[in-house]
Amino acid sequence: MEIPKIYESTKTESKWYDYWMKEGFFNSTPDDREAYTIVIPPPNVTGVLHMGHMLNNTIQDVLVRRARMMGKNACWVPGTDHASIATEAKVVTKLKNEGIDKADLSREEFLEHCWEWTHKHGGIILEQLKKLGASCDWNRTHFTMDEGYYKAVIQVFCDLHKKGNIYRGVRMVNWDPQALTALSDEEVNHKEVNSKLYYVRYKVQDADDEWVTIATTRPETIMGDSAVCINPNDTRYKHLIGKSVIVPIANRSIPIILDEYVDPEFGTGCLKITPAHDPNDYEIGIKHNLDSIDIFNDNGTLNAHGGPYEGKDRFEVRKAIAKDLDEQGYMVKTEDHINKIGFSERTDAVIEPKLSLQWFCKMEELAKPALEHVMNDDIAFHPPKFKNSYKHWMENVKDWCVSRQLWWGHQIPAYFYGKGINDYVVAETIVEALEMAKAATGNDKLTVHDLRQDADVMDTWFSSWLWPMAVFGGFDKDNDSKELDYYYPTNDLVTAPEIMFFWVARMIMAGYEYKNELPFKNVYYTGIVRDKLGRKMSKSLGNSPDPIGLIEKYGADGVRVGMLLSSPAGNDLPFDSSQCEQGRNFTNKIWNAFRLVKSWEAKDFDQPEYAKKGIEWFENKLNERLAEINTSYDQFRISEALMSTYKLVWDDFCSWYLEIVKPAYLQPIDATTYAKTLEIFETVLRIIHPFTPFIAEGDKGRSTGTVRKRLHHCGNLARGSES
RNA sequence: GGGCGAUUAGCUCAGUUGGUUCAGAGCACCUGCCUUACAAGCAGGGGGUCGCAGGUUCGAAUCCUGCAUCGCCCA
Repeated sequence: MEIPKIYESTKTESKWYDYWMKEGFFNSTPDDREAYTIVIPPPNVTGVLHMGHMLNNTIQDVLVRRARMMGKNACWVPGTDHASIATEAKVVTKLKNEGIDKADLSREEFLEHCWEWTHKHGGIILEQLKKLGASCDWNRTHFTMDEGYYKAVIQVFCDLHKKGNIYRGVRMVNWDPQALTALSDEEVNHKEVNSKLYYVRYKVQDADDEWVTIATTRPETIMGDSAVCINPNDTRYKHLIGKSVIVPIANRSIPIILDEYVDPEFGTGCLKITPAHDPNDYEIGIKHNLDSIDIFNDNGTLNAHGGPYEGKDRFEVRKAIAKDLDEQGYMVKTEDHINKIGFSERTDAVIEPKLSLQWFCKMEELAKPALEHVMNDDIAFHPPKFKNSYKHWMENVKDWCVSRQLWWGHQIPAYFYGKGINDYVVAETIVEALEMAKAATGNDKLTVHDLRQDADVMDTWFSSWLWPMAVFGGFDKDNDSKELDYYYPTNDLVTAPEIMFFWVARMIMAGYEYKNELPFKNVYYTGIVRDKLGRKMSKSLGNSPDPIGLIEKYGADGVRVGMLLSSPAGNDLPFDSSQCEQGRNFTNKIWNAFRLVKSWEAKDFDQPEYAKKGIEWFENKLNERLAEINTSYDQFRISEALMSTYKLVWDDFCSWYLEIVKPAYLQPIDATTYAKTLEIFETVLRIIHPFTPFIAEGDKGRSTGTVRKRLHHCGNLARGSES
C-alpha cells in the first residue's frame, strides 16, 4: 500500500472532527473527576473569525485538550455575544442599504430585523472555530440574549438597584453623536490629532477697551460659556478679580472666577468655562455654581442656544465661528496645537461630553474585592505585569454608565408611572412593577397600560460580566446549582489585554458580588496579532490573511503551530505565514515518521544491543522533555511547551531514535523493538495532541477506537510510558 | 501630562538567586547533498561589546542611576 509522501491535511481534518463530534469527546457532564473549565470570550454574534480569534482559541484549545488528557473533566463552553452597539450599527446600515430608516420602524419591527440578522450570521464564527479544531462542548453553546441569560441580566440589574448600586442621574457622559447613544469611559479611544489653539479676546465689562484673551481648542462652544477662569496665584490677572466679561457674538455677560485648576502656563492662563461640554468645566461649574448651557442637539448640531449657528454641525460651526470672530476683531491669533481627542470605539465619531440622564452602576464597593484578589494572586495574571495597569484602573474607577440609547440588547427594567423623572420603579417583571407602582402612588387603579418601560438597553458588558456564572445557570432560581457548583469557579480565562477593564475586571466584580468567589483562577493575556510591518491587523488595512484560507493551505495543525511558535503571553505576535509553513512542515515530519515505521516488517529474532540502548536512551530523554513541557504548561509558557514538544518529535524521536532502531533497507526489524517503537510513537502522539490534534490521530489504520479515545481522554502526560 | 513595560544573532524570543554549565533556541542565512521515511528533507557552517553612559562588586545581560528609542495603559 502506497502512502503519500506529503501529508494532506485537508483530506483528513474534517473527517477527524466529525468523528470526534460523533464520539462526543468534547462533551462534559459533572461527575466525580476534577473539573477543568474554560468559558470562551464570546465573539460578537455577527463577527467573522479573525487572526486574534485564531490565536486566542488555539491557546484555549491547547489548554483544554491537555486538561482532558490529564484525566480531568474538561469543559470548554462556547457562545456568542449580542454586541449591542456593534450589531445594531450593522443592522441599521443594512436596512439603510435597503432603503429602510430605523426611525420608521417600531422597536418590535427593528428587533425582528436584528434577530433575523443574528440567526443568519450568528453561527458562522463558531463553525469556523470547528475548522481550527476547537474542542468545545457545543451542546453548551450560549448566547447573551438567550431567554435564561436575558433573565439573569435583568435580575442582576434589579438586585443592584435594590442594593443602591445602580442609580439614575444626570451626569457628564461620553456622547456618540453618530450612534446617538451614551458610551462608557472604556468605549472611548483617545487619539492625538493636529488641531488649532484659538486665542480669543473677551471684552471686560464696564471698562474702556480692556480685554481678556483666552485660549481654546473649541471656539464653537463659546455660545455655552458660563465663566472665564484664572488661577488665583496668577499675578498677571489680579486686576480682573471680581469683574465680568462679555462673550463675543453671544453678547452675554459672564463672571471671572478663580480656581487653581487653571494651569497658568497653558495658553494665556485664562480659561473659558463651558460646564455643559467639558468634564473638567462641569466640575468647576458645580463648584462655582455656574449656569450650564447645553448648546448641542444629540446629533452634534447646535440648538437654539447656538443663535446664528443653530442647526449647523459642530465642526462646520467651528470654522464659521473662527471666521466670524476674526472678522469682528475678537480673534487674536491661532496656533497649531496637538491635543488628544476622544473617539467612539464603535463609530469613530468624535465624542461629545454631554450632560445626560443615564443609569449608572457604582463601582467603588464592587471594585474592592476585585482589586484585592488580583493583587494577592488569588487570581493570577499571566504575565503578571498586567497587574499594574489593573490596579491603576481599579483605584481610579468611576461609576459605570450602563444605559445605551439603543434597542438591541437587554431593556432596562425600569417602569415609569408618571411624568416626573423619578416616577419609576425597577422590577424583574411588569406584574411586579405594577404592584410596586401601586404602592408608590397609592393608586390601586393603575394597570400595566399605565406603565411605560424605559426605552434604553444596557451596555453589552453589563451582560457579559455574568458570562462565567450565567452559562452554568448561575442565576436560574428554578434550577439546582449542581452545574454551577461543579464548573465554577472556572480555571483559565484566555483573552486580550484590551478588554481587561471592559470585561475581565467586571467579571471578577460580578464573581465576588454574586458567588463571593473568583470567576477564574488564571487569566492568560494574549498579544495583538500584527503583520510583518508591525501594524495591527484590520479590515480597513486589508493586511489580515483569511484564517480559513490559511487552514486550507497549511492545515489546522500547521496554523495552530504557526500561531503559537512565537507568542509568549502578553507579547504581540508579528504574524507571518512562514510560521504556518513551519507548522505544516512539522506535521509533515510526523507523517513521514509514521510512513517509515509503517514500512517495517517485524520478525521474531533477538533484539540487537543498539536497539535496546536506543530505547533506553529515548525513554530517559522523553522523561526529561516531559518535565520541561509540563513546567512550561504550568507556567503558561505555551510557546516554550510547544518548542520542547517540537524538539522531542523532530530531534529526539525522528533524528535520533528512529535512526538508531531503523533496520537496514528491506531488512526486517525484531518484534520487541517494533512493539516498543509503536508504543513510543503512541506516547509521542499523545504529547503533541494538544498542539496538533489532527495529525496526532495518525493514519486511519493506525490504531483502534479505544486507543484513539485514550488519545483524547486519559493519556497521562505526567508519565510518558503510561498505557 | 501621569503610570507601566521593553531594548540580547537578520527575525521572533529564552536567559529564575550576580559566578564553571552564560552568551542560548527556533526560524532565516551560507556550503554540500533529489542517500531507500520526509528537498515541507539530510549533513555541516557562519553570526551578538546583551540600546547608550556611568556606578556597585573580586565578578554584571542580570543590581543601581541617568539618557535614548519603541510600545502599551490612563487622564
